Amino acid sequence: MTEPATKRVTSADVARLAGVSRATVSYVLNDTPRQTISAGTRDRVREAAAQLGYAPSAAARTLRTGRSDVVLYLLPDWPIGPEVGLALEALSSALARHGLTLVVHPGNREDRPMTELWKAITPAAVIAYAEFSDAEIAAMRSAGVALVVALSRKRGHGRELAVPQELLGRRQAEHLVRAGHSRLGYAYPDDHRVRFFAEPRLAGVRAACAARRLPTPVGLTVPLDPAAAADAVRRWRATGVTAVCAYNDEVALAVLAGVRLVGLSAPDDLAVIGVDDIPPARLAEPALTTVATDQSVLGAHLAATVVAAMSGRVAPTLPTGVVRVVTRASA
Amino acid sequence: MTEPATKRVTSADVARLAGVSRATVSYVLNDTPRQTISAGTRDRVREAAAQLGYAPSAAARTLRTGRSDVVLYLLPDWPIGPEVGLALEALSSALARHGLTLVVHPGNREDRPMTELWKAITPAAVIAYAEFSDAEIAAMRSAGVALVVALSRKRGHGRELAVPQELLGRRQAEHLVRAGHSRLGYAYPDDHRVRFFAEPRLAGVRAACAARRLPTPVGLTVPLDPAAAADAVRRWRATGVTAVCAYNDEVALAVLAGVRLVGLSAPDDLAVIGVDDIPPARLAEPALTTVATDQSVLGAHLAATVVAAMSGRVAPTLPTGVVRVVTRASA
DNA sequence: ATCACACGGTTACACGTGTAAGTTCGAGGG
DNA sequence: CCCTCGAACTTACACGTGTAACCGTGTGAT
Repeated sequence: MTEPATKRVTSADVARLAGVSRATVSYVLNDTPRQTISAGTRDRVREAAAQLGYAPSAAARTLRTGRSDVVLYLLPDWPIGPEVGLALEALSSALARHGLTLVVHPGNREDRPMTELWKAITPAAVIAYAEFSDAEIAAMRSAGVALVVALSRKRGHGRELAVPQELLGRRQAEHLVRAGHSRLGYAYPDDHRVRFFAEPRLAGVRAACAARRLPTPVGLTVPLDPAAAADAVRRWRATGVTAVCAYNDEVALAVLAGVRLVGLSAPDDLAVIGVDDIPPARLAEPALTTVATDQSVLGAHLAATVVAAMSGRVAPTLPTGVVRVVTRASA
Repeated sequence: MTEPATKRVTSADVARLAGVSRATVSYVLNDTPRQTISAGTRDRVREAAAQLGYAPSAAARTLRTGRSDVVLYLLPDWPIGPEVGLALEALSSALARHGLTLVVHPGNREDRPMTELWKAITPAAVIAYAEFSDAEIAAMRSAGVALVVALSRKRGHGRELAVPQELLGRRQAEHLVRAGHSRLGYAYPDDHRVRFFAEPRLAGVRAACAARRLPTPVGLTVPLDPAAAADAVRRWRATGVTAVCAYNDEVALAVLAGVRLVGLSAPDDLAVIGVDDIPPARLAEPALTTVATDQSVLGAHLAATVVAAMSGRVAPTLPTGVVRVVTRASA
C-alpha cells in the first residue's frame, strides 16, 4: 500500500549527472548575476535538469531565503461571483510570468486564525479585500511578508489597487444622466458584509449627481427577492425616481423583478443599471445594462503592482478604459 | 525602507524561554505519542509558545517531513459560479478542522506546467476537476502526493468524490415527469470545456427517461444568447418537446429568454429546470425551478474523504439528501 | 619574472524542524 | 548492593536549498 515513493529529484542528482558541484547547479538554474558560468556547463546542467525532470523544493527554498514565491490572496467570506474567478485567473497568469505562484484561501477568519496561515506560508505578498489592523500589518511585515495589499477603500495604509469603486458608481450615474434622467435611486445590497464595496460605489453616484447639481440619489436596501424589491420600486416611484443604479447585477436583477411584479416595465417606468456584467445580465427581461470591468487587464495590473512593489520599483498606474458601460435594454 | 524585520520566532526561542531543549518543545507541541513529558513541562512550554506567539515554519516542517499539510485544489479553466465559492469555503473549514490548509490554484495549464506547482508544494492531496493522465498520476504518487482525487466521472484512476453528476440530471427529469411531461429536451452548454460535467448530467436525464420508457430526450446546444436560444426553443416545439432540462441555471435562463423571445411563456408552453440555484434564478421571469446542491455538506464530505484516504481508512459514503429540487414557477 | 585579476568553479554553512538514539535519575526487584 | 527499567529529557542528524567565501588557472600589464 505505502509505495516505496521513489525519492525526490534534488539538485544533487542534477549536479552528479552534469558532473559539477551542487552550487554550480544552483547558480545556473537561478541565473545568479554575481557568478559567471561557461556556456558549456550551463547547457550540461540545464540538460541534466530537464532529463531528470528536476523541480526545486519550494520548502527548502523558502526555508533558505526566508521568503516564499507565493502570493496569498484571501477571499472574502461573502459569496463571490464569476467575475472574481476571471480576475483570479488573470492574476495567476500574470504572476506566474514573474515566477510567482498565486494561492487563494477562502476567508474563514473564524476557523483558523489567519495569522497561522501566513506565519506558516511566509508569502511574498498578501492581497485581501478587507483591511488589516495596524498591528496585523506590523506583524506581517516583521514576519517577512514583503507587501500587504488591501483592496478596500481607505487610503494610507496600503495602496489603492483595485478599480476605484467610486468610478463604477460614477459611470453608472453618468450613463443614466446622459439618457435624460435627473432623479436617481440607488439599490443597496442586503448583505452588510459588502459595505466596503457598496459605500464607495454609492459615493461615486452621489458625486456624479452633485457635479451636475442634481438631487442626491435616494438609496434603498433591496434584498434578492422580487416582493421586497417591488416595495422598493414603489417607494422610488413615489419619490419621483426614474432610474436606479444597483450595487451589482444581482441587485439590479432583483429591481427588474420588482418592476415586473408591480406591473411596470423597464426602462420606460424605471431604468436600471448594474455592475459586473454577469452572464445572466444579458438574459434578463429586459436585458440588463451594466458597467463591466475588464478582469484580465485588471489582474495583469494587480500583478504588475505586486511585482513592482516587491522589487522596490514604483507601481504602474492603472490603465484607462478598464471599466466600460455595456448598453442593453434596461437603461 | 527595508525594515530590520524582527527575526522569526523559532522553536529555539520557545525552548530558551521555557528552559528546556528544542526537542522537548517539538514533542509537546506535536503531542508526539512515543514521548512522555511531565505535565509541568508541558504547561511551561505551551505558555512560552503562546507568550511569544510562536507558529512553526511550514517550510521547515515540510522540508523535514517531506510532506506539507496543504491540500491543493485546482480550479478548472472555465468560468466558475458562486456555488464553487461556497463549496470552497465549506471545504476549507472542514479541512482546517483536521489541521489541513486548503490552497486553491486557478487552472491555467498553459502558463506554468502543473507539475512545477505540486513538485514545489508537495501537497498532501490534490483535488482537481479534470482528469490527470496516468503518467501524471504516477509522477505525483512517486513524488509523495498521498492522494489524487478526480472529480470527473471516469472511475478507477481517482475517486468519484463529488456529487454524481448523473444524479443531477436524474432529479431534473424526475421532477419534469412527475409534473406530467413525457417528451423532454436537454439544453447543452455552448462551452466545450464543461463537457466533463455536461455529459454525465445528460446521461442521467437519459437514464431517467429510459427507466420510464419515455422517448430519449432531444439535446440541443444553447448559447447564452436570447436569439440563439429562441432558435433552440422553436426546434424543441417542432419536435413536440414540452419541457427541458438545462445544463445549469445560466443555460436555463437563456432558454427562458428564448421562450419569451418567440412569444411563448413558461411553464405552459415549455417548462424549464436548471441546476445550481444561483441567486439570479429566483429573480428570473418566470422564477426558475432548479436542482440545488448543499455545498456545505458537500464540502464537509469532501474533506472527510480526503482525510480518510490520507490516513488509509475507507472513504465515507456521501450523505443522502445533498441535492434537492427547488420548485419555483418555471417547471 | 611578478603581480593583479577576472574567470569558472568548489567547499562549507545556515535556514527551522522532526525524530532516532542516547543520557540521567530514581524506583523497585532479586 | 547491583541490575533493570521506565520516565523525562537532551544531543545529534537529516531534509534541500542559496550564497558567501575560498581556490586554482590562465592572461595581460608592469
